[in-house]
Formats: sequence, C-alpha cells, structure tokens
Amino acid sequence: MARAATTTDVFNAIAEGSRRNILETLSGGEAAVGEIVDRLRLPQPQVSKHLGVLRSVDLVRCRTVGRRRLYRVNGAALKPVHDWARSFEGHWNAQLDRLDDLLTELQQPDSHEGEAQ
Amino acid sequence: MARAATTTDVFNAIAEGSRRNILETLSGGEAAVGEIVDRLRLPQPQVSKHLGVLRSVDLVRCRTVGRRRLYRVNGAALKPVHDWARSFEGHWNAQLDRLDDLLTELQQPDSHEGEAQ
DNA sequence: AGATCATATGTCCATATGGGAATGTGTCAA
DNA sequence: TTGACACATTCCCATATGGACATATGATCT
Repeated sequence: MARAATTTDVFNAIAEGSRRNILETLSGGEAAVGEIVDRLRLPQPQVSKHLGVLRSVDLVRCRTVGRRRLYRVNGAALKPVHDWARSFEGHWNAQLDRLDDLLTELQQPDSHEGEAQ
Repeated sequence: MARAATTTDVFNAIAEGSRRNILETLSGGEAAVGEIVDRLRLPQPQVSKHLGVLRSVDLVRCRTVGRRRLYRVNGAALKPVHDWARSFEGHWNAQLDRLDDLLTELQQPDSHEGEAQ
C-alpha cells in the first residue's frame, strides 16, 4: 500500500502545511475562496482542492452566498488531535526531561555537540 | 512536487496511524523494538522503519543496551502540535458552535420556505 | 441571450510512500 | 570460531500525492 489518503482522517489532512495555513487564515472567521487565495498567494485551484480535503474530514464547512462560497473552521474536528497530543503532556515536563537527559548522557559518554542532519 | 516527506516535520510523521500507535506504546516508558513488534503485531522491518521516521523528527530517542535498542518518547516534540491545535480551542466551544449551527441552518433551505427563482 | 465573476474539477507528472521480502550489521553465547 | 539473536537497511511496487495548467460549473449582471 502507499501512504494513506489525506482524506483518511484529520491527522493526515493537517499534515500539509498549506492546509494548516488555510485553517489559520480561517481562524479569524469566515472567508471566501478568493480571500484565501489573496492572503496565501496560492493558485485558486490549489486552494479549492485543499479546501476539498479539509471539508472531507469536516475540518471546514461552507455556505454559499451568491456566487461566493464562505468557508469556516470546524474547530471541534481538531479536538482529537489536541487531546491525543495532550496525552503526552507528561512527557514534556521537567521530571521526565531530566530523566531523558540522563539517558542521553549515558548513551553518549562524550560529545555535547552535533545534531544529526 | 509530491507529498511532503514524512520526515519533514512532526505533523507529517504522526499522520501515519502505526506511528501514533508506536508512540502510544512507548508512552508507558522505554521499550525495545522487539517489544513493540510483539505488542503491535507488526513486522519488525516496518517497526524499525517507522522508528526511523519518528527519530528523524526527534519524536523518539533511543539508547543501546546490549544487542537491544530501547526507544523512548520525546514528548516535547509533540508540544507544537498540541499548541497549534489549542490555538483553535475557541472554535470548539458553545458560543461558536451555536453560530456554526446557525450558519448551517441558513445554508439549508429546510424549513417552511417557498421556492424562489 | 451573452459576458463575466467565483469556484470546482479534471489531466498530467515527478515523487515519496508503506508493505513485503530479503539481506546486512552488530552483539552475545557456546 | 561459529551460531543465534536483535535490529537496521535495501530493493521492489502499487498508489496517492501536490503543483501546474486547462476546463467545466454556476451565479450574477447587462
């Protein structure tokens, strides 16, 4: 199998940076496709396709007004992401960080420098 | 361009369900590759490859003990995801949900309304 | 009716993928 | 040393992708 479809779930949908940018743009409130195009300076077909992906996982919803389509964020769809990440909250606290440092130290008896890639 | 590499950032890395499962498995503490294989019932090469992706975005770290490799979560790498999702928190609250309901309502000429044209 | 605006959809392609299978590497035991 | 174990790496392939471009749909206005 290849990589899972971007429309599989919210995690796949927000993997793409442009789609996160679109969501951030919509964070302030409803916006038409053209406004998103102007703000993000992306080709209109691209924006429409990204919006299609976001819509398919219910991250955005839209209503039609005249010949424009106003999109808005459905933040509730992001709650699972928030909660999932939050379940690791204990892992970015001081206690465990010190343990991690210790383990890292034990692993590398020498250097203090150098990030791989 | 094709889809961004899974190693591009944390968002891409956690898009894959198996990798999220691995992180959850490691949530309880250090574990060797073989333990992950047993718990998730995945082929060992797959687990190793997933771990490679997770390592490349610093979501996991490992130390070598004998001929085993003990992996652990670096939860701090998930904080950006948490914070980003959290920035939409206002969008999954009652106030805005009611607004959303209203907009959805307006969108669907559902009620006792005559057809105009 | 056209013409024009706003958006969606379709086609093409280079690219990265995850899964499967086989093989390589490094460590320990006998 | 040889062999068994634990893990990483490599190869192959079907598949979905995002970008660029062209085109279709649909609503509004003259």
